[in-house]
Parts: sequence; C-alpha cells; structure tokens
Amino acid sequence: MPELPEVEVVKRSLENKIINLIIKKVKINDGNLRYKVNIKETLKLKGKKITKIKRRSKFLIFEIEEELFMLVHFGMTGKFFFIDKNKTKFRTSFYYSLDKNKDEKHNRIIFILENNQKLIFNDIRKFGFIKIYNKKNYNKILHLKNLGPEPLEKSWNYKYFNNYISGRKRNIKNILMDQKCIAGLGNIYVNEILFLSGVNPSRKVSQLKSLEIEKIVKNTKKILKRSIAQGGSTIKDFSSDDGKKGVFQQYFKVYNKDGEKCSNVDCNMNISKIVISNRASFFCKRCQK
DNA sequence: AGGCATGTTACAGG
DNA sequence: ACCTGTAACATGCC
Repeated sequence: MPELPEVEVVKRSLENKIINLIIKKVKINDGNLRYKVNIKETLKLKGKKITKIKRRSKFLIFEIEEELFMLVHFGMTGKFFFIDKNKTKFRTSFYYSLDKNKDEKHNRIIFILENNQKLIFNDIRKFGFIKIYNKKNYNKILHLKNLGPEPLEKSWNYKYFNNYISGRKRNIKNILMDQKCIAGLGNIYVNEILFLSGVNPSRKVSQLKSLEIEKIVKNTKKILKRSIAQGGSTIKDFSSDDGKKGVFQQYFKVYNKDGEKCSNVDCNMNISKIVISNRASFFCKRCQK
C-alpha cells in the first residue's frame, strides 16, 4: 500500500540492511514493468556500492557509487523482499499475495549483494518500475521535476496551498491527489485527511474557508507523521512474520469503511462511498460538510 | 463472470 | 502555453 508513509518506512527499514553493500549481480526475471528495464544501464550497477537511500514523494532513490542512482516506484503492488545471510526472508507488510508460495512468481528483479544477501523487487501488477540514471541528469527526470512540495516540509504550508488553489475550480479531493500540488498523497490518505478536517471530498476548492484550508494543511502533516510513526513502531523493520497484513489499516477511519458507523463520538451516521475522478471516496455526510 | 483495486502519465480537447 | 478529464497499463481477488 505504498503512499508516502509506507515508502518512508521501507526506506528506513532498507537503510539498516543494504547501505554500503556492493551489488554483485542483477538478475532480471521479468523486465516488462511499467517501463521496460534497461539491461545495459542495469549492468552498470554490478560491482558498485549502494551508498544512500533517499525518498521523494512515493519514489525511492538509491545512490550508487560513481555517479549512478536508481529510481524505484512501487506502483500499486510493488515491494521489496530482503533475504539475509541466513536465508531469512523479510517482507514488507503491505499488499502481497496472501499465499506466500506465490511470491516467487512475481519476483521481477533480484539484486544479489555481498554474502549472498538478496534484495528482491516483487510486483504483482507490474505498475511499478526501476530506472537507472546518471547523477548529472537528476534535474531533468520527468518523474521528479514536476512534483509539488513534500507534505512534511515547510514548503507545504497555508500560504502555498491557499495560493495554489486560488482561481482553480476543481474539488478538494482531486487537488490533493494531484502530485503537482502536493507530492506523496494517494487515495487512502486523502480520504483520511478530509475526514479529520471535516471537509466533504466534493467541495470545490474555491469555496473552502480559511479555517478549512488551515486544517487540511495541518492534518496532512499530522496523519502522515502518525502513520510513519506507527509503521515505524509496529512494522519497525521488514517483518519476517508472514501472518501480518497491512498493520496500519486498523487505523483508518473512513477508507474502505462504507456502511460502517462514523467513528466520531455522537455521530450515528454510516460512512458513505461515492466515486470522484474515477476513484473511490469515503466520507461521513454529517461530519464532512 | 464481471467489477474493482493503494498510481502515473500520455493524450485529447477546451 | 495552460488546465482538465479520461484511458491505458497487468494481475488477482471478491
């Protein structure tokens, strides 16, 4: 379930495992991902050390020594597995096949590291991708250059957001999903942010009151931070426990909760589901005006 | 069997 | 040139 918090948790977990390890070999089982894996570029990774992992929006950026970096996006179902020296397999706890024996089928790219440790890019639906770049091209990368501010940085603030929405006619749900406006939010967290802010997802941004804009900005930070902290404390690391499925899902208040009681005290309304911009939207008719 | 799914982007039309 | 909405991608689950 890779939106910003999940990607951040993966980043933190992976850092502990693979920083300063050398890529011995790259095995491409199926390079037909969102973009076809460039074999020639991928070969350049061989013998190089992974020096750093960064995150921008929902992208992971692996810095590889000698001016290379690898851009990774999980799409809908992408993920990493890590296999350590003792052949223990660590899986992130979001979206994977419930039958762990089916994992193998979707192992698309395998990075063989030192001591026979392995980093495996697994993706059921193949909407994710891996691209290799030279560092000097960093500023030209299509995927990164049009992204809006990082929600947890100061650049995401009332002034910026108020200015961005002025003169626009779109609804608030749609605009929060737009990576040019704010980078890293997806359908789940936008639903949650609007519930906490008491704003109906269909509201036109031109009709929002200052207080509501303020709430949306603050609650974005609040929900993402909380989610990262829960991911950090609950998942803490890649889990070797195969039984867990989406630990953070239990904290959702509206996503996928249609028909269930609104969680606000004194509210007896059931959560509604409608489609906005082709995406499922969950909200409480009474609490979100 | 058919509809739905956590994301991005190329493209068409205004 | 900018703004907006839609289709397409691949696979599995309900």
